[in-house]
Amino acid sequence: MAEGKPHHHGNLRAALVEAGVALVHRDGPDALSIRKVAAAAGVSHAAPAHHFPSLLHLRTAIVAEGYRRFTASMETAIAEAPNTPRDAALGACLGYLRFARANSGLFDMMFGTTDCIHDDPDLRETADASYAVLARISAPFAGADPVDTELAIWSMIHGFASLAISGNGMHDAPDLEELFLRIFEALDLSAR
Amino acid sequence: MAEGKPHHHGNLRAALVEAGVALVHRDGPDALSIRKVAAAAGVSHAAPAHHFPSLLHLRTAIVAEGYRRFTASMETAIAEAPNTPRDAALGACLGYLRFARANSGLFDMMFGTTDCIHDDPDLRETADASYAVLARISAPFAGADPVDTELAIWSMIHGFASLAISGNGMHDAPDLEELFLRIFEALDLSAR
DNA sequence: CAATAAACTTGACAGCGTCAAGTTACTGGG
DNA sequence: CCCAGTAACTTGACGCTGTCAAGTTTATTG
Repeated sequence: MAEGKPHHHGNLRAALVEAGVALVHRDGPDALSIRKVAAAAGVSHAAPAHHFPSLLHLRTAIVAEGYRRFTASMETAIAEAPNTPRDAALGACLGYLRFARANSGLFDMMFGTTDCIHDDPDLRETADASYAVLARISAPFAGADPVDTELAIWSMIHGFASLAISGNGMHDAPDLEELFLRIFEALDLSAR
Repeated sequence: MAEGKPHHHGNLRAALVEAGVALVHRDGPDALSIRKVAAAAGVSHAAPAHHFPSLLHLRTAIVAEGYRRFTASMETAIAEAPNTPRDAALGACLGYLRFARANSGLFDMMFGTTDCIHDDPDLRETADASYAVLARISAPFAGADPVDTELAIWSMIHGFASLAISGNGMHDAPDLEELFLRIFEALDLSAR
């Protein structure tokens, strides 16, 4: 089978995505370039073209990898929280917030409008997996339409996280997680 | 006085910002380039350098203009709403959402992490003016710390608007404003 | 073992931001 | 009224970028 390494490099595709994630993390989304990730992986500037037809495809793969780590961040925080519906929801939100703060460049790309190909199957799968976590922790509070509750929680934590990393003044708050706990109180959630 | 037109063009700076806003609106933030806005304004590719030392400065000016229109969008929606605290808050949110949907590229730049110089005086002024609208409509619901309420409302509408334009599946909802009305219900707001 | 396909390299092209130097047009002091 | 002086703008160049075309190396497969 094709489980072994490809011809020259040894799974170049994964190396390029890895280098891309590191580059975005270090220097931001705008610093990402095909030629830089190619150099980081030790291949020629045109080698990535065989795995990613365009820069947009590379960005899409990087965003998909971002969603995998994003889901993992939420799952970790949920696992660390007490096993009640409210603590699970709060845990997911804290995992959400921690990921955004620790990976602001990636987070920007994930939720930007033009940084990836939204139809990409791999992206859809990873993004859907993240949404599934949100849907799961929202379920205990669902009303007539579960989507309403999911969107309320998602909007709240996403807005908070986005604002927290966007340099709109709230960046210098002493304890962002503590602040979010108070904000979260404003959500009228009740297990049904 | 210097109220008349400058030497060659006639207020090139404003023309560049205008062309930049149009370009971002048409082709997205990544399509913005100094050379394109220069061409749109009918000047040479290096002319903008006298008004904007770098692309980041141009983007910052475009984002500042975005905040002006953003504030106007909220004020318009507030003015159209009934004169109650709740309707004013809801109106501001609808103005927020309408701006995001009608100017998704600009909105992306405004709340991205790396698209502008956050220290810029003009940007600070316009961004603060937007925040002042949020603070004003939040005031009637303020608890011990007004910031908590401001952030709760801001996070909710910002998250909802961001998600709505980010191609994460909710783009095809039949009536986004109606959906937000239901989401907004989940906020535990009571005039005090 | 030879043919084929895949992975990668080299080279080229236009477009980009930015810097340096030169040119044009307005402004203010004599 | 004219003549510096200065601000606005142009021209040209540099290195970097994404992308395409063609050639070379390597692995697989019949």
